[in-house]
Amino acid sequence: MDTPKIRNMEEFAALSGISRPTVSKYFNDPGSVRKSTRARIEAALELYDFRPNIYAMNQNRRLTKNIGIMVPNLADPFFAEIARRIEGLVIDAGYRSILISSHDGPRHEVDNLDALKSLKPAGVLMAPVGRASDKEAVAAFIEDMPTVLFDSNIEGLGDAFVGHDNKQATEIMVEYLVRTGEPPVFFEMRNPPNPNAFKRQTAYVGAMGALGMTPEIIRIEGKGWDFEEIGYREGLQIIAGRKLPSDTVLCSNDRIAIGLLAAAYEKGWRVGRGPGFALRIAGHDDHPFARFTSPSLTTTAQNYAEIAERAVRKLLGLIESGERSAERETTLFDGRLVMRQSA
Amino acid sequence: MDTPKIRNMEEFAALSGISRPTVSKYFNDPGSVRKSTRARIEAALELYDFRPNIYAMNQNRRLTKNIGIMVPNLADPFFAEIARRIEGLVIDAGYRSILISSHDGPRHEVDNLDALKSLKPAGVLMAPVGRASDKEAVAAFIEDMPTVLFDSNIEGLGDAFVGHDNKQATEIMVEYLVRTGEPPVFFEMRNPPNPNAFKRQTAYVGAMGALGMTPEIIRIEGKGWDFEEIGYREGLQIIAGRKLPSDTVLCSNDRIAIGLLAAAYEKGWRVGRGPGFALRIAGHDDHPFARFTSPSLTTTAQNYAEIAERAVRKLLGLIESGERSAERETTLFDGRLVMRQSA
DNA sequence: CAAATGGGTTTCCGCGCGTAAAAATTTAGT
DNA sequence: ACTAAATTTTTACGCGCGGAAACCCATTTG
Repeated sequence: MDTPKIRNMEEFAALSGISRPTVSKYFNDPGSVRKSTRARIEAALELYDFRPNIYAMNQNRRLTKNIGIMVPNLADPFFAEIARRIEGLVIDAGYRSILISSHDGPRHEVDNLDALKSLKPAGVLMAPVGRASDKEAVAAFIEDMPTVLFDSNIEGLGDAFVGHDNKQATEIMVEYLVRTGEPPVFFEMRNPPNPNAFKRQTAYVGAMGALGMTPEIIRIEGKGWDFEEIGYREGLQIIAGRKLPSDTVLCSNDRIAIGLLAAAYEKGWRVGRGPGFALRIAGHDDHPFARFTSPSLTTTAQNYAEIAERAVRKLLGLIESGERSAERETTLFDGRLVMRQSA
Repeated sequence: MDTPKIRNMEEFAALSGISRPTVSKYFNDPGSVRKSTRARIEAALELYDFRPNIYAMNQNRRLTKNIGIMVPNLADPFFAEIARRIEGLVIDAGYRSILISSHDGPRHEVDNLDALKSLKPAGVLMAPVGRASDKEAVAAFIEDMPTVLFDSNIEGLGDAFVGHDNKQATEIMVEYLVRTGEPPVFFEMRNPPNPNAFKRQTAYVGAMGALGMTPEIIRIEGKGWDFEEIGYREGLQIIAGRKLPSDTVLCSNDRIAIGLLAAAYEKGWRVGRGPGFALRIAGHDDHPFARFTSPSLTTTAQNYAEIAERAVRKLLGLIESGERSAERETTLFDGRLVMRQSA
């Protein structure tokens, strides 16, 4: 095509024979211009294929069509997956998404918030890094910005929280494990970076109590977010030391479970339920790869779809109504028991 | 803090007692202003914590400090990992990064390119979606933008390509497998979306020939990017049908291998080398989770670190010299044999 | 002590677009 | 066909900043 390169809306407007402000209106809402002019603009669009510079647009808009999505770490497939879903919903709703990862660090989290601010997003969907989050900084940012938290709750922050019912999800798993074999021990980091881990642990203790069993927690060492590595390393030790008070291990999350699975395999412990198996291992989350471990991982699934949809809907509701909700709303979705081969 | 909220550089400059242009200079390069004024600005910075609006900055800069990073799919841990490394290097070099995922679709790829254009990045690091890429659109975009491709090469596109030596890497694996057991069959999708798969296949055929063996390729069905699922599903069939001409399977990549591993486990085939094992499975890439499969996956590792570093260095070189290299440079890094338990 | 700096300040323009207000035009309604 | 309503055009300004030009000033230099 030897069509001239369009540099800005001015040029495009000239070429399409429509005034720039009208073209601007068109791009903000094609329905807001008369059908005939819309047709003319769209005809010109075919010829010259121009798109307004989004960052110049956002500079003046009262309300941009940008939505920030922030997750602790995109290298964690769990977050990659939920971010992918959220991004899809956001785009379908006619917004653009900006996806950023905090690389598991509160410093990045604050930096990201700053970068987001320049983008003037209409709202933000954020999964906080967790306990390490700089709550003050996050709060200051969120103050004048519709924000929905997901995955990891920071009490009082944001207009709403949408997440997974760690308590219920843990309970159904404990109930299942108790019903079908030895009562589980809970396998968890001593200092988990994510607050969900605490909820799961508490739920485990409660559920065991309710069933008349004594809870037992194996607290493993390890810092940071390399959960597979930590689960593996500590798993090797536990297995070698035969420190397991039960043949059933409930891991705080699937990534730790994947590490433990690897350790068990390496030590020749057969993992699975029924006779002939030395160990049952269960996880939590239904990590995208939990289906493909050997054996496949029994776990309680988070309701990715609902969480993503509710979070997005809530945020869009806030944005489009223009109101910040008076009360902070918390929504939890039930987990679902996914019985596979490992427990 | 009851410090007044700063709305723009003008206000900040006034409060710090320095003229706005000088403040602007400071933010572009703190070293470009006198030490005493730098100190004054930084003192004010402590008090009022102002940061220039990046998107307003980029609007006028000849050369922004933005670098776009584009990968086919962030939900693939391989890309998440390499993107993470690249992002780190870019930030360390004093640039900002914008990370976007093409969600495995050429349409998104083009959209992303458009979004990037508005950001006026100083350069782009891009792993194309692969065979499906809209080469024309990509080429048109890249024309006036320093661009380094990685992972997946599109001949003639961009100023440079930095990648993995699929040929060498496949050869060392074939050599290893032939030396230590039955010659491998190659396990690959019939229509792989990624061009690297072809290179690996060709290299496999060549390597087998060089060793005096007959290559055998199992072409599996399956579309899209759910490699684990495809490897698993087709693996089940192959195993059930006992269609394997060898006890050694070289998979085109680790994700397919992970699927096959799961299938083999489910069918009760012990995977590993030596007596008592029914199957050897090897992968390619050294996917972040290859260490934690059961058994752990023998594979040839891509040199993530070098690839990331060279790609970033090359791009920064282009940017900072201001020249587009006359010749397109292609750099391949050797793969490394990672012997684990699966083969 | 005059000339040559390096760095600062003022002033002004531009980036690509949103948006508001008034004027001009088109369309709908009867 | 005539008026009211709906759109579009004109005009003009602003967003938050980069960058260039002219000018000013306190230090170095010889």
